[in-house]
Amino acid sequence: MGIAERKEKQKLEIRKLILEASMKLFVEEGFENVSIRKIADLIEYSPTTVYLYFKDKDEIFYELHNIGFLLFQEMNKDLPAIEDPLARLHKMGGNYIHFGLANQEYYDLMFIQRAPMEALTQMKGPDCGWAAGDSAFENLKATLEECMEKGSISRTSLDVLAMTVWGMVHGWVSLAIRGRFEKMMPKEQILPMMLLSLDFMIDTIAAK
Amino acid sequence: MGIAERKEKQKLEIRKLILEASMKLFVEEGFENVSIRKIADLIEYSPTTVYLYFKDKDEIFYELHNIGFLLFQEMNKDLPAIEDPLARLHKMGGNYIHFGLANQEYYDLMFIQRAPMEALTQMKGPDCGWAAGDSAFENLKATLEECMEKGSISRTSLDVLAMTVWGMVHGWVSLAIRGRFEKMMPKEQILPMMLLSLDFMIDTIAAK
DNA sequence: AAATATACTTAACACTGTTAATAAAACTAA
DNA sequence: TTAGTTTTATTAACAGTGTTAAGTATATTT
Repeated sequence: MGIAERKEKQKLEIRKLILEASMKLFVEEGFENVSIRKIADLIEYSPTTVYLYFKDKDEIFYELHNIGFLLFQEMNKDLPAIEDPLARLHKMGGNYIHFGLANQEYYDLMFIQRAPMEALTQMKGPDCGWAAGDSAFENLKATLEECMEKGSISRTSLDVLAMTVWGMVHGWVSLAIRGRFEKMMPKEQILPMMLLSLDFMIDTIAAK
Repeated sequence: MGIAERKEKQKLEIRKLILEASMKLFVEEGFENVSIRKIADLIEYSPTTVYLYFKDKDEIFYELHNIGFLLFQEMNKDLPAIEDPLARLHKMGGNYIHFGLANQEYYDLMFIQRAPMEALTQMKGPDCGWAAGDSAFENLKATLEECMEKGSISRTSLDVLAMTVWGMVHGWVSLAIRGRFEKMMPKEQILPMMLLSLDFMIDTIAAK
C-alpha cells in the first residue's frame, strides 16, 4: 500500500511544518507569543487545521521538548568515547551548560515549562512516563556509578549524588535563562562563571 | 493633612486586596489562570479599576515576588544567631528548600517566572535593580566568606562558591516545582532526598 | 452651591485556545 | 467515468484574555 505510506509521510511533513513554525515563534517572539493562529499563518493553513495534527497546544510543546532531548543526545554522542568517567562527567556537565545556554527555548521546554509535562500527564498507556528525562538521568547515573567504582568519587548514594550534580547544572542554566543573573553580573561573565563553578564542583566531589 | 494620609492608607488597602486576590487565584488555579477580570471579580470592582492601582499585570507579580522575599527573610530572621558559619550555611540551605516547597507560588515568582523581572526591566530610576535577589545573594556570600575565614571551607572564589551553592538548591527546588521529579520518584521522597543531598553537599564542600 | 479633582465603570480593540458544523478534496468501488 | 465514501481543510462561533479611551459617578475643595 504505497499510497497509505505516502499519506503518512505527508502527515509527518505538516507536523514538521507546525513544529518548525512553533519553534520559530518561540525563539523570535517568546513563549507567550506562540499562538495557534500565528502558527497557522506561518504554515499557511487555517488555525483549526493545526488541531488535525496535534491534540492541543501542549502536545506541540511536548513534541518540541522531545526534539530538544534528541538534540541534546546528539550533542552527547561522543561521550562514551571518553574512557575516564570523571573526565566524561566533566564533559557531560560542560555539554549540559552549553546546550542550555545555546538552546534556551528547547531547554525551557525540557526542564522548566509546565506544558510538556501537562501533555504527558494527559497521555495514557505506555507513553505516560517521562522517558526522555529518565533516560538522560540514567546516563548521568551510569557515569557517576563508574566514577565510584573506579574510586574517582568516594562511595555514596547514587541517587543523592546524581541529584546533586543535576540540580547544580540545572540551577545555573535555569537561573540564567529566566534572567536571574542579568541584574547581578555582566552577560559575558555568566558562561565563564558557570564553567569555573563546574570545575570547582567536580574537583570538590572527586575523592582526594 | 490627616485626610490625604487616610486616602493613602485606603489606596494601600485596595492594593493589598488585589495582591491577596491574585495570590489566591495563583495558588488555587495556577499562574495562567490569574486574570485581571477574575481578580476584579474577587475584590468586587470592575476590571479596569485594577489598573488604577497597578500599571499592569507584571507589576502585580513583581509586588508578589517582593512579598515572597519578605516571607523568606522572615523565615531566616534567626539565622544570625547561629554562630558556626557552616552550621548556619546548612540551616540556610534547609530553609531555602523548605521555603520553596512550602511556598511554591512565591518561589516561582521569585526565581522562575519572567513576569517580575519584566516589570523590573521596565522600571526607571533607583528601583531598576533586583534589590531583593541581590540582598539574599549577599547574605549567602557573607556566610560563605565567614566559612572560608574560619577555615571550614577551603579558600576559593567567593562568587564561584556562592553560585555553586545557590545553583544547587535552586536546581532541586525548581525541578520539583515544575514537576520534573514527579515521574521519577514518589512525591514523599522528594524532600528527604533533597535534605540528604544538602547534607552531602555541605559535607563535601567542607574542608577536611 | 459650583467647580474641580478623584475614583470608578462601560465599551471597545485586538487578541487567545478550542469546538461544532460545513465545505472541499482525494480516494475507492461499481 | 461516475457515485459514494473517507480524509482534509475551512468558516463561524464561544468564552475567555490584557489593555486603553471615553464617560460617569463620587468626594473634596473653593
